[in-house]
Amino acid sequence: MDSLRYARCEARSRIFKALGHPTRLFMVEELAKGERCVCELTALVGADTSTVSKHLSVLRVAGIVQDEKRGLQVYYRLRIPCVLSLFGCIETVLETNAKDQMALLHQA
Amino acid sequence: MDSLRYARCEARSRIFKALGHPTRLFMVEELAKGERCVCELTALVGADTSTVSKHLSVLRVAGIVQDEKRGLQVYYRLRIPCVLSLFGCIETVLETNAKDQMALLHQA
DNA sequence: CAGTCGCTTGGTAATTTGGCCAAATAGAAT
DNA sequence: ATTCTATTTGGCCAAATTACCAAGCGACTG
Repeated sequence: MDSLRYARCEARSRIFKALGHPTRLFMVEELAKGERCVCELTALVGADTSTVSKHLSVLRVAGIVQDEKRGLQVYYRLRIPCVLSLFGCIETVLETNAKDQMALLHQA
Repeated sequence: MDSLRYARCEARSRIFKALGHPTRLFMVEELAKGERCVCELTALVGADTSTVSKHLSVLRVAGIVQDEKRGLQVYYRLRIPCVLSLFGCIETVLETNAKDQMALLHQA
């Protein structure tokens, strides 16, 4: 793998990596419904504010969300709506996995 | 976040996590062209065989690829072709990131 | 049936991640 | 100005990830 190709893969994989945590994926789903401030997300997630803030930072650095400070709150929203379209395929993978599990059971 | 919701997010995030490594993403791209044995992928990646084998194992456990032993070789292939469709959105994110970078530069 | 080949697994060390607490910051309100 | 309030950052520690080497395993080959 030459270095250009590697760089490309690394850039892409960073996006996937950012989505590769349950809490972050949850927040992306919530943000799909509309913008939320950190305190709202903190309440929804049920973790320390600092933890939520760091997860949001990961999503922001990846370019998945953007933030805007208004008054005391910082509001986050999806920067690229198409992120949601990713979930369709993911669901297909999960369904196929489940079917295979079923098949294995019936086979036994 | 209730435990059912969390379980769902965790299941989905595992798929993203599996794609969240440059080498694994590279292999998925290669497998999109057709099945490859571990030795071919090892040559393409340019890492230790054991390293490549472990990455493939991560993809297999996630349900992204499947393997088939034929003779001495083990051939891997994509299990769900739609995985490729994920890349479209990822590219959009990267392009938007790049544009923003440009905008920042011009602004200064 | 001994040797080889392709791959996987176990061991280990270096690095990264994820969580909470505590401290710092920025802005609003009194 | 001082005091809140919402969020971010730094420190710390446990757990997970990644890479290589070495050893193991299963299936052809001579």
